Amino acid sequence: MSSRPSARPTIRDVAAQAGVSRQTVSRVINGDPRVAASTRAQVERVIAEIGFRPNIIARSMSRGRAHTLACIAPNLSDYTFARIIEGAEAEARLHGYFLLSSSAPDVETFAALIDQLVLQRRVDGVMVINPYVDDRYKHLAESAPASFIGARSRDPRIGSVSLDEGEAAHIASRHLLELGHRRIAVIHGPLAEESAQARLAGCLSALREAGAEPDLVAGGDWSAASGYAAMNTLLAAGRPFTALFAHNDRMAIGALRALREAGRRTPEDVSVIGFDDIPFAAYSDPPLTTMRQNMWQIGEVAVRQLIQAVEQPECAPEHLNLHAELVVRQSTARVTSA
Amino acid sequence: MSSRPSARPTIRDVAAQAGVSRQTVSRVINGDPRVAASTRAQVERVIAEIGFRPNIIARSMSRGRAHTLACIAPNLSDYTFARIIEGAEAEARLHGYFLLSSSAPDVETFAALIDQLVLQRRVDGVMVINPYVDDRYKHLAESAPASFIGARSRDPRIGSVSLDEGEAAHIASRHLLELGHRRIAVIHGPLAEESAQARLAGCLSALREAGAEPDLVAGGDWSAASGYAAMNTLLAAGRPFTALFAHNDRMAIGALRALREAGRRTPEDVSVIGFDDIPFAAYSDPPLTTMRQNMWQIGEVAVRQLIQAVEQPECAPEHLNLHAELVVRQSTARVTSA
DNA sequence: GGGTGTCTTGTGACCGGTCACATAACCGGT
DNA sequence: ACCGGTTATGTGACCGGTCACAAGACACCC
Repeated sequence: MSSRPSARPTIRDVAAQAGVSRQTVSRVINGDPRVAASTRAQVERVIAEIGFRPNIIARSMSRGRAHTLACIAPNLSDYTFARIIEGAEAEARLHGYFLLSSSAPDVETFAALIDQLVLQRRVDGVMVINPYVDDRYKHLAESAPASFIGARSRDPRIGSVSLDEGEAAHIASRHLLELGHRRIAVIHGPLAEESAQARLAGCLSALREAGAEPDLVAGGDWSAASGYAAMNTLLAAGRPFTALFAHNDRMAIGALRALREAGRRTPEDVSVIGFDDIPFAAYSDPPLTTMRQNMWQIGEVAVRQLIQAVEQPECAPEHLNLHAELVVRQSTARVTSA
Repeated sequence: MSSRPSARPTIRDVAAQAGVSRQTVSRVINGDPRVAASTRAQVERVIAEIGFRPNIIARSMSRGRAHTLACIAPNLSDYTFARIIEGAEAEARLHGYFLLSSSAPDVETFAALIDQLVLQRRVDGVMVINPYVDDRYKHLAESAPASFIGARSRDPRIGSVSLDEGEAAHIASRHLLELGHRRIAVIHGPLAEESAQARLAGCLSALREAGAEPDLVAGGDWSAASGYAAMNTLLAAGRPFTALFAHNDRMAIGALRALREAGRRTPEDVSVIGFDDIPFAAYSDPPLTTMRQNMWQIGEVAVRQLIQAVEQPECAPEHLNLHAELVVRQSTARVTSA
């Protein structure tokens, strides 16, 4: 029938076979109600018969929308990021979008990605995890709808989703204080990141409120190795402490190992609380008390925001703050001696 | 100048401004050498001036290629999968492709994804992690170039990358045997998966070769919780063993916890070896001896294979087998008593 | 001067959908 | 019979690039 023998059938092939116009076929595949039931049945029969599937790229072309979103994270294998992406991907698909996730370890890569994804119109919008590390947010400009994750956006046109870090850090600190701890060590994340700053601020304010002096503070880079090193530094300082608040679980687990090696028992000698509730938190020795944040939900919400920004640009973007939840396991206990 | 005031400039706008034809602009942006140097300079000036960026979707449209690949995994947050995807994404970008990663927990989702991604031509090819769980491979048919990860493809037209699981399991088992262990328990993964089967086969053959009787075997679903449960089952069976080979690190870590709770010390009473070398393996208590597999590389190689299948369909697909490496930490030791 | 070759550039059609608009058919009301 | 309104369908242009092909300019050669 058609000129091309084995090529994929197009909307025109269907139209010819069914004896209708292209537009009618287009209406059928788009569920337009303005098609007679008999015509629709006929067209659907032909579609099934010749195995026609609409070409999404052509549709994107004429509709001027890629139906694809991007998520740019510093990397894709960190559990926190991976969960956010997983949630985002599921939610995007629910709304008929696809999600292209890319890792941008540095600003240069980030800028290149924005060019290829956004300026070259491969995606309709972009979600950025940790936009304020290394000034990457500057490369966004007015290029496309965006949504930030992990830091409240300073640009009024860009929505954001983040955890109420201050509140969460406050809750974690109060947990230790309520167990009677007063000499509390802290291992925080890189202060270039908003979330690290906010966690530290929330934590210090809680300690000060309770009259505890936060004089044992060390920093890490979120990795277990850095938590291990930070704990060794704290131990070497020689000042006594009965509890530790590590600002993520991986550093907490590294610290746990350093404590073990130094002969300090957890929680008998030192209580430890982490942050995130990664799957291994429940399997560390001892199982880790931590602040659970719902990463999946963060991804979900960010996608919804982004889709709104894409489809209803006139709507003012929102800034959402989610809440973390205390999960008490066995790494924290009431302080024993004074 | 142009009719649309603030719309994004197109190739025609550039052509008009530069006083050349569309085709010449097209040649410039594609680096075609058949353009006079002066013309090229002029066109490039206009491009920079009006901030023209080619629309990738339009290009995909006329070239009939999406310049995008997909990777479908059971989920996106498992460290193993996330690393594969991370490696694949980086390699894809190096070759001018983008990677769309999606999670398909079941066959129905998988089939729907194949329809949307492949049949509707959003991507040029698809990488499938664990294609032989629940018959998902059946939905691929001739639809598009594909490349399998984690299982050797049974379809001659499809390439694959996998670990030499048998060899790796053999090496791990021999490590325990060489330490003098004879009563070795095994916790394997779901036998619906090829890799689990192959690991178990390699492990059992090594044990038999050494005359050790593999009579303590339990199964898990790769999760730490399942490793914990499996170890409790093994302990409840009451038969003595001095070593455990858990077929991934997460189950090993779960088992470690069960052993600890049962008062068995690692490695003094029971040596434990895992598989994968996830980041936490180095921070478990004790640090876990394990088989390291290079997930990133697997993703990289799979993308290269896929791109070849897309660009040179006439080339015969390959089946690659990568090798795992033994990493000795502190969870395995020479057997103490007989 | 005419033929042949290379280099550079331009034209019209096309990829596979969708949009805006036109047209035809049918209904009831007066 | 005429009008307005609704429903069903078709037409040509268009999205923004690329392809195949044509054609002008110039040099070289006999």
